[in-house]
Amino acid sequence: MNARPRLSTHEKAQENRRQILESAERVFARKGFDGANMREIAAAAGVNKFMLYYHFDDKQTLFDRVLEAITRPVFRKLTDTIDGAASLEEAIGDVYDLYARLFARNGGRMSSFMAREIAAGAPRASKLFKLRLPAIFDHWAPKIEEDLGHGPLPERQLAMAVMNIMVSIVSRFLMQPLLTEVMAAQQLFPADRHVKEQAVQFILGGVRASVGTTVLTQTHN
Amino acid sequence: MNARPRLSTHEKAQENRRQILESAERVFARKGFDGANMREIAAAAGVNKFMLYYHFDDKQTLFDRVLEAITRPVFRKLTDTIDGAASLEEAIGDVYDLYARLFARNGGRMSSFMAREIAAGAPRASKLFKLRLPAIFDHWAPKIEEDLGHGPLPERQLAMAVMNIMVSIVSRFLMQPLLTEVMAAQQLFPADRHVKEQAVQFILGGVRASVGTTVLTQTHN
DNA sequence: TGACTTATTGACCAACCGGTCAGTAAATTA
DNA sequence: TAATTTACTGACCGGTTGGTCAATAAGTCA
Repeated sequence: MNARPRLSTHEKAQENRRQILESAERVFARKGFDGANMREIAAAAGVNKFMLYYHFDDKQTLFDRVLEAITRPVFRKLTDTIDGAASLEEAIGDVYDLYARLFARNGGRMSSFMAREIAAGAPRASKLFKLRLPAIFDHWAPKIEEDLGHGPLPERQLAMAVMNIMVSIVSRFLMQPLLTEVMAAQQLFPADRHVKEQAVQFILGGVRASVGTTVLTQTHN
Repeated sequence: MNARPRLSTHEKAQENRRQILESAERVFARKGFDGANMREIAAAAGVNKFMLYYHFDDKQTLFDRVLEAITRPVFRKLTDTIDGAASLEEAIGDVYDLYARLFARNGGRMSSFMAREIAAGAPRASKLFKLRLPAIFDHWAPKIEEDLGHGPLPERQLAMAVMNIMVSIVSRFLMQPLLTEVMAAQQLFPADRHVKEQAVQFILGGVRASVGTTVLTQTHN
């Protein structure tokens, strides 16, 4: 009666907190920051509206915590995924799968969530990204240099290659709402194995072509 | 005095209508659909708020008309741009420039506008895109087949290639808010000539690699 | 000139929004 | 048991929102 009692209520409170974050993620994903409504989030979480303000300062803070909870595990897994791959091709494929799982959350509405972040000028996400970017570069660099076999590459070349890889992967899922609507006739879904394989080959071929040529043709400047 | 008089007032009304559309574009680009506010749009256009409802049914309709006014000229120019290019490489570069100009509108805030559209599940944009997509395919197809020199390609192969090209170009500008924030240290701006050239080579190399390999390895299925 | 249509205004409304507050029940502590 | 802290509730508030309306000024037409 002295280890438990303090936790029982505190645990229930933490459970409520988690449930608020969960329902907030759903509502923000569906309606965006401005479109989302604190009453709806509270109702979906099954708690009183004031509980949102009890656990989080305000709407903005709640949004920030949701974004953090979503992106943190992805960042953590990203570098491990790159390192664990045997080649650049495998790394691209594995990171593709990582983002496929991320964007499958909330019935595929994660795209909306991320797109809205970007639409807002990414004031919140950019802080998180900037923090992790150097690490991401360092983990891609050896895979790229190994694949091209040209030895060490200039930093700017590597930066462009990494940007190309990451943007190519993320943008496919980001634009999925538009693509599935528009390309429904062609049945090109990122989850399709052939679509994935083709995307990986596209990115790999793009890196090889762009880094190769720019290294050669851009000796001046 | 019999051709003019009826128009003078009508012309002024149309001028007001145009001004409303213009200021609506700015406000929607900056704040999104939910974040935008009819009073602010009216004030920026220098007219009474009711004028927005006089010329357009409601907020949603006004938004639709703005989106239409932005995207229509781009679609019109897109096919001409592709046709006018001497090669696939040139076509990619020219379309890149076309979208660079589009996204430069409103002080670079068009990215936000488009990102928000996608975030909303692209219910409005997808109608416009679907309508024009067949034409876009038809214009890219000969450029791609000519570049690869393998003769006619299966429709699915072409569809994937076109999707890769368009997504690669658009996503660069779409994600610009995030990229400029995150990659500020690397100074990679789409307007930069070298960044453009590298992007073109990336896309061109990607198309060549992905269409080539999938044609060869995917004889079964 | 006088009836009629078009373009425009300022005032107004009900609904909704984010956020706050006094009060309370239960658990913890002394 | 009495005091205190924690978790929580329902009612409430000022401000803002999209949207409407009666009134009107100006131009058009008979």
